[in-house]
Amino acid sequence: MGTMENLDNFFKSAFTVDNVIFGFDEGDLKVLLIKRGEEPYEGQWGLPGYFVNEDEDLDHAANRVLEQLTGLRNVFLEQVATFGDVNRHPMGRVITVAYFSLIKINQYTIQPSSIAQRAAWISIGDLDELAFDHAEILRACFNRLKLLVRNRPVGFELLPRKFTLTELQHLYEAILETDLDKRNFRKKILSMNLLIDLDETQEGVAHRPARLYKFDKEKYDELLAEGFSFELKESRRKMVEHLS
Amino acid sequence: MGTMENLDNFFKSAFTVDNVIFGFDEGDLKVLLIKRGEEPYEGQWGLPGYFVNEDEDLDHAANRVLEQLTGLRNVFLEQVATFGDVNRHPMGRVITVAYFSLIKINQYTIQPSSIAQRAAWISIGDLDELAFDHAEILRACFNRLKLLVRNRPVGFELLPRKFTLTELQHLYEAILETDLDKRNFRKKILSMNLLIDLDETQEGVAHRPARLYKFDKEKYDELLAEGFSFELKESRRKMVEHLS
DNA sequence: TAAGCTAGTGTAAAAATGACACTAATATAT
DNA sequence: ATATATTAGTGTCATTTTTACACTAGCTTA
Repeated sequence: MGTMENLDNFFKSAFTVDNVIFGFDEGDLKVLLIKRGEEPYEGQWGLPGYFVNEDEDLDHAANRVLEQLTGLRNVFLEQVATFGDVNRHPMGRVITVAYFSLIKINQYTIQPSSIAQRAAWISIGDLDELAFDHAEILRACFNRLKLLVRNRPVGFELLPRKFTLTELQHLYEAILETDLDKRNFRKKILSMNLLIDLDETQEGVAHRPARLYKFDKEKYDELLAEGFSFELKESRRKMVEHLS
Repeated sequence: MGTMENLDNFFKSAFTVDNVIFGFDEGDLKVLLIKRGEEPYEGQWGLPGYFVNEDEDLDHAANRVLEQLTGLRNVFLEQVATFGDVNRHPMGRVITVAYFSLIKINQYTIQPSSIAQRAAWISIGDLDELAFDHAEILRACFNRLKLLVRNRPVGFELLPRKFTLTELQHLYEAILETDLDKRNFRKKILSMNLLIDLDETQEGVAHRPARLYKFDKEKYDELLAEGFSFELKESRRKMVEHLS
């Protein structure tokens, strides 16, 4: 790897972080995208991202992108993969480290920065072409989220603090792209004892109001400490129960 | 992300790939490490890695490291994570993309390159301190391997083409760091119908010779195409069956 | 007070997992 | 040739987990 003297002799590349910011709203999994205001790919949708500074750790840069865009700090953020194909950027070699974050969409407030002005939440299902290799990056992050959601209770990061079991189920269905059986889902999720029943119900809905729950983080941390693994693996619901 | 003109204005960093090369031998999971011949960390063990060239994709660089060290091409290689803390390298900013590869250790032949001369297979269990943040990188790769081995039949990449069920079990035990029950393991692995019984047996062993199997790649590809998921999740064997 | 809508609940069959002990086949030593 | 040492190979039953499936409860609005 060379001696102390000659780091300068090696090729150096610009590098960025790109952040796939997931949110959940109206039963849909969404991503926060930016309509590009300049070349290359002007006018196309792309992932929010920035160049990384000289004195900045990668995670820090990813958090910076997130905060400038959403005003949010201390949210779930995970590195997924690095994309560095020689020709991925038309301006020259730019290597990018892809992150994804999960935010409670109701906490999102539009920021006054110029980039935030051009941001929009797009449903995962409505995605079209994206700038650069961002479609590939987004797919990688979505796949990672799918994997993660089965092994860690990260779903709660996407819901408001209080939520109903139906909302939780819809979230899992959106991420896993499948239908789940209501009774089996509830049985399973409740048997983990990670939800606290708040003894409150929804208000202002035109039907029987649902009970509200919150995630029991303390309990989860305890269980983690003693080597517990959150596992969710219900498979696709096979048939319609009742046709009337 | 800037306009066409100003890519030069952004900070640039050196990039390396580091490769955690796993092999399996004598019932032990091993990693190919290099005793460093120069500063920094001279004399310490570290991961094999190289700087990425200007006209080189990241995967290509990782494959190059592997080939120069082992003479092997077209082996299993997967990107795991990127490490870019500001101070991870004493010579300056060096961001490294970590890969791991799985090789059949019996195909490994020592190469005449200077780096290969200082290489050695070290058992996962015997690992001491490593140069840079390589211990952290190795741990990340090992964890990824653990995860992967439960969801994809990658174990076969580490075994010779023909293997016994006991060898396969020992491999899984080494990766998962647990003991498995012989009968249950065999039942499960055979029920997947991904092994071809070669109708041959071991030779030259001082005990009843075991049957040899090979992995049925064609069958696996078929199953994958129709949405099959390799799943292995036997948990730790609880008790000793018989003490005599 | 009826209609519309979502919440909430239990059971039984099937499948997967986990625990567990002895016989079979070979090489080597006596 | 016989005994010894060593690993291969095999089946069953109890328990747990998963799956399929349909109706009543409680609220709002017309």
